[in-house]
Amino acid sequence: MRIGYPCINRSIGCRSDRKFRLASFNPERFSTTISGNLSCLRQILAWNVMRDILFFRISSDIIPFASHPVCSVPWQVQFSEELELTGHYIRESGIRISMHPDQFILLNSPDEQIVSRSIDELAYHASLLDLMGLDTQAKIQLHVGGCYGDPEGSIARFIREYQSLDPAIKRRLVIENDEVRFTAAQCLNINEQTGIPVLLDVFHHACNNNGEEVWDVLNATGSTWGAGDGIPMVDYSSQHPEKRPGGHAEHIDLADFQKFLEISRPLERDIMLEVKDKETSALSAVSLAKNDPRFEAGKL
DNA sequence: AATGGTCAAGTCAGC
DNA sequence: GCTGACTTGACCATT
Repeated sequence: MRIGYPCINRSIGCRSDRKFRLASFNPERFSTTISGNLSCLRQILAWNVMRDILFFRISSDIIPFASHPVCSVPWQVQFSEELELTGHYIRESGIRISMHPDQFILLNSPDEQIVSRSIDELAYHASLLDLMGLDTQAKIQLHVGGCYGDPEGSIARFIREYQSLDPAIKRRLVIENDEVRFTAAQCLNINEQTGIPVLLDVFHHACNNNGEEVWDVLNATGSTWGAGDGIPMVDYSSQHPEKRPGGHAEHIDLADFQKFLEISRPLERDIMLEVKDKETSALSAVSLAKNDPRFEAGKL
């Protein structure tokens, strides 16, 4: 069991998701930004390892505009050595990596242009992880997509598109339940037809479910992860008191997290904390989880 | 240096 | 029809 947080560390003072306006794109700006992002990523990972945070989500913006037609720079070549070195550090330190393409990436859109651009973006994510030399335990998590007024038809479109994806994408892709459209049960249904692993978002499941017990759905989704997929990942967060239902809290609710650790026994999960204060909550969660025999601490 | 409008991409709910 | 939320404020022209 590892604990992690997504994309941003607010304590260090650098960012690995710096970007710029499309209108400002030029090769120099592009390369300088990537250099800065990669350098910050290494700082964040080292900061995390020292604190037994061994799970991290890399921002999709680490290579800005990577899948955009404007991007003519061969960043895969230019940064291959640097990416390989970062990947080496990740492997040596026992860090688990995930990525989460944003809401524009839709494999099940009825608009084939949107699907085509989405596949390009997924290919970028997969190639980044490949260039770091990470095995198939490094995952790209995606929601099923839109409903378009016809959830069943939209699931069928997802399955069709998934089946024709490049194996380089397929071997890393996992689907995640969301808080309004597709439930964990529907994701499990897609798994039965495709074999794609299901990443459970525990909080979104609490918002959108068919009354299943948490342990049961944790167990069922976990069973969709094969040997090469690694320990099943879950997203964990809690309700923001003022925001709409489904809105992520500012800080981790430690009492609720403790309860989750108890409920989930004896299952092994890598836990991504989706809370606004990022590494601060991760540190609290780690200190709590250290009492749990499942917790995996750093080797350093 | 500070301000405020605007930013690659899509969907959907709520006004 | 427009705005805001989504995992998240930062960039940049103008003053």
